[in-house]
Amino acid sequence: MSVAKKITINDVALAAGVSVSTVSLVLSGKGRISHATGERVNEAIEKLGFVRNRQAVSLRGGQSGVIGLMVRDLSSPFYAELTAGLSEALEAQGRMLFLTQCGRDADQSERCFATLLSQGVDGVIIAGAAGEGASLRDMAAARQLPLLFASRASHLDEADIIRPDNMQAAQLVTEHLIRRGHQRIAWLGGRSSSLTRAERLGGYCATLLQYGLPFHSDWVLECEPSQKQAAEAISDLLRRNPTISAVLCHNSTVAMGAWFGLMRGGRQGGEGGMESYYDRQVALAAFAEVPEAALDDLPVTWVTTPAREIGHTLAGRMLQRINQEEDALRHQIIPARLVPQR
Amino acid sequence: MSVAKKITINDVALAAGVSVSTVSLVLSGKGRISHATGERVNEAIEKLGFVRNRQAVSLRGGQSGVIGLMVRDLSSPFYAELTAGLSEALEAQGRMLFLTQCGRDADQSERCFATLLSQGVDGVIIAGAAGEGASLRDMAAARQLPLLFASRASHLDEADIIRPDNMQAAQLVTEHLIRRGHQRIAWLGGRSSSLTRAERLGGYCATLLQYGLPFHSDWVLECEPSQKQAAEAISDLLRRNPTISAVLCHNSTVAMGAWFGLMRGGRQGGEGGMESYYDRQVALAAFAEVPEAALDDLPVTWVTTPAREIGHTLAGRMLQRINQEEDALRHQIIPARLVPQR
DNA sequence: TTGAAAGCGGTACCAA
DNA sequence: TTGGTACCGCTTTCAA
Repeated sequence: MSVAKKITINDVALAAGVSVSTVSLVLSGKGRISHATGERVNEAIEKLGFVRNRQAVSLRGGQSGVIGLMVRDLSSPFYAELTAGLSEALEAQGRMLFLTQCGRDADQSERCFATLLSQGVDGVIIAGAAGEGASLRDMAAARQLPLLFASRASHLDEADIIRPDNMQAAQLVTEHLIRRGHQRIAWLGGRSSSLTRAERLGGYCATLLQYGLPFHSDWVLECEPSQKQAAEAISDLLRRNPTISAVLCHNSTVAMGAWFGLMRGGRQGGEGGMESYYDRQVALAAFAEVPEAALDDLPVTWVTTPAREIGHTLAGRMLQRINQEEDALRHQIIPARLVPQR
Repeated sequence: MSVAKKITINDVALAAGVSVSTVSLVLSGKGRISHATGERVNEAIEKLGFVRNRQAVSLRGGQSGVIGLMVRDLSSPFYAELTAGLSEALEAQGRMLFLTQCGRDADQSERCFATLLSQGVDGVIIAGAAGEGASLRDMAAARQLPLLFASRASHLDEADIIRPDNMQAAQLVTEHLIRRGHQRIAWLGGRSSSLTRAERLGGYCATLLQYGLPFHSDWVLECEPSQKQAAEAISDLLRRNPTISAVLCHNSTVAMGAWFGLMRGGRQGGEGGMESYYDRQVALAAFAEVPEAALDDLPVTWVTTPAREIGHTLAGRMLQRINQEEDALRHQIIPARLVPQR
């Protein structure tokens, strides 16, 4: 053996003493082939270590078994988790994932999309690249290519989109705090340009009003995802507004920073352990990007956006679209789950 | 327009009034074609929105421009970051990534590998699936397919592998602690079955000995990645061994838990802020999966394994292998970086 | 400088 | 129940 000879159906046909058509039929399990022949073909396949060439299949007009994913940034925990879930579910369908990172640049996105097309994907999923959705949606429609959007916030009508229910998440956690007796609830974290944050703020605000509680816009603070900045921000906030009894944090980093801030800013001396400051005065709740079993020592109530579940849902929806089971576009919204502080 | 007509070189040839061969030559920039013809062809390509079918190219014997990645679990920050870096660098090469998650199961791995083969990848990268390396290595060799391993720990000779220098990382951070005057340094975290941990422990231990410091095996504690468990573990440890002045943590979760443990177990009352317990008594250092700018409020010295850089290196090495620039197998070890406590 | 045609590895129609 | 064969879109000699 010198040059790696790739095994084709011709080799299999030869070894099994049948024609290529027969091998093809056995492979796809279509035409009725006699048991004996089937056996022989499968033996030959086994013996030769044949693997079917999907490119040839796809070229001939079949499915490639590949879904293209355009994700803004894989190193973000939310999108990593979503991608993991998607890949998991697709593999269960016998499909695979083609991965591209497309930043936030429109040109870049179009190039990614073209590359995916050239690879013959059966469908495309866009995770997070909100901006240029419309143009990509039209390109996909022109080619009759199933296109799904997965996003952290809603945008772009006329598209098949699956996303977390940010408003419900915020309502859920705000209501939880209220039920625990908190009347003065502040917000910490996120940038004002974030759509996700805007939707969450909507749910938070609406819930306050619903319970007849005050909404103070100066209780809503922006904050970078930095523990240090969060710690400073919460200290400032509580110094200026000592009556605030709960703080809702935009993400886990901010929540941790807030916790540090509470502890340091808390009492020096006084009775009880360090947690008492929290117990008696300020409760923390926070949105979590992923279910963080590891963060089990923080006195925080979490509300998590099920990124992995969104991935699974995307895979299922893509299957429908590919099989043309349901062509109508629709919005699918995945609810959040509450993990009360233990 | 009804059914999406895909544009092929035939259409382009027709529109430009030339033959398909000419179009092909223009596309690949090979044979000498007249400027005028080139212009017309490019115009036609532009006008029709032609995108070249890579499957056909690959079928004909060319490269597919796709690299297969088998990763154990994408939702682990280390592998997510590695994948992000890899994808980034590959895209700069005009290549793409085929993603599979292959758990730790050998069967599953072989199936993933076969799927990648059937898609006509130009090369395969295995990230973390240590176990079945040998059999996959042989299958790749038989097909003359470039195969790279990326791993958190060393294993499997006779393979092209790129990995972090766990021993050096541990030496680096241990030496740092010693230089800061610590003589009694404990270890917290990780499972004893972890190869990464074993290599790090080697570096830690070697450095202690090198400086003539004592190594106590009962100062090395296992711990799950849970803040709560880490907090309890460090409290126990320090209660039994009050002379320990620094603790090296296996990951950031353990580091955070340890910090909570220190604060709670610290003094109740006494002079100074809460940090004084740390300042005067116990220093923390920890391995970080990714550069965590967000964890900037912990008094911890970090040593980070550059996962993204490993991704970049993989892309570069794969390019070499594909171009046959260097066929010799080799180990490439990426050093860690120290981020001293601010 | 350009065109005609064979073939990559399958699939599927039409005969046998 | 099987076999022969024309494609799928592109590359690549070989001729013109």
